[in-house]
Amino acid sequence: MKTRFKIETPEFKGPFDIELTIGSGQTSQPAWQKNGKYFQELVFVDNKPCLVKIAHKPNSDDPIDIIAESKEDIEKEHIKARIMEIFGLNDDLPKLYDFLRNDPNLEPTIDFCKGLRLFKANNLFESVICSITSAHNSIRQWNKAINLLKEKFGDKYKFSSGTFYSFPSPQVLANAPEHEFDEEECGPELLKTRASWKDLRSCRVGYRSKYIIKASEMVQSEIDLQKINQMDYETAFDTILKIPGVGPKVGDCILLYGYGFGKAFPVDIWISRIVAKLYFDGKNVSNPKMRKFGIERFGNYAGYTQLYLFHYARKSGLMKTLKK
DNA sequence: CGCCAGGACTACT
DNA sequence: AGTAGTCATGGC
Repeated sequence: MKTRFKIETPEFKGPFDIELTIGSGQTSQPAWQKNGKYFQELVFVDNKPCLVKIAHKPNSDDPIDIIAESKEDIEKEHIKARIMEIFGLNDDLPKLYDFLRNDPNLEPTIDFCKGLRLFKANNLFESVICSITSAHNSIRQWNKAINLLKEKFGDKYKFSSGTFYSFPSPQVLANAPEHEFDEEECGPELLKTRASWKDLRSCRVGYRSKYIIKASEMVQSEIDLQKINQMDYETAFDTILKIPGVGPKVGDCILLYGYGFGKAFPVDIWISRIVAKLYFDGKNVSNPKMRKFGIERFGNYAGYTQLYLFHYARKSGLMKTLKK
């Protein structure tokens, strides 16, 4: 079936900039593929594969334009609900902006990030592996690596506008070879020509391949990702940190983008720099203290505050001066 | 060549 | 509880 429908502006509150949201480097899932004015990706609705195309004139009153394509019939309302969830369209941005305006340090981020929303994960496991792979990696390289993982280990789905791959299951990644062939065995030339070998290292995840395998094993046994949904934030944090490759920053990313814990405040190098400048007079503050500060000061808006500060710090040019 | 990328882990005090 | 060294890989 192929359906086309719209999400009208009264159905979501405040501005929406889809290109900014998709391209802001949120580690829930790679950026959606751009095709003309549409962004497109394979999404699972009611466990059925569905190609979603979405377009919207940034920060306008125009409705959001959506085309959905699937073999099996899927209820339109279910597709809409998934899209609303993935792009944070249930979040009340005017209310967030009222909150940000209350703090002179945060007020400048509003105009700069207008329409930026949380970009939520397609599934919990994907958010775990995506966030693990993002650690000590560039956003570009991280995007490439995840797309390689999907191509080599995911399931293939063909649609009229292209071929897409699902994110691989924990079973598949747990059994993926780490490095079937290395340079010592077959030499650099053969390694190049055989770039499609199905091992994790060929996905360019580097030393994180060990974490990916162990994490995939763990979510099949001792850790039930679904169960974390019902935990309070701090218990969820302690639980997710048991997964190898998941430290405080990655854990908070999973809790924010995967589970939607609004309190999560991922502290990375950029947040550390800008929060130190804005709230600690430029002094060095440890990451745990920084995290505690964010949670206590920003409460349920901590996640969005972090998102806005992160984007502001990176793109405004403000940080060049103090990037010692 | 060296340095950095939305850090985590290990091995130390 | 806090602190250096190390970890693949690619871009600049």
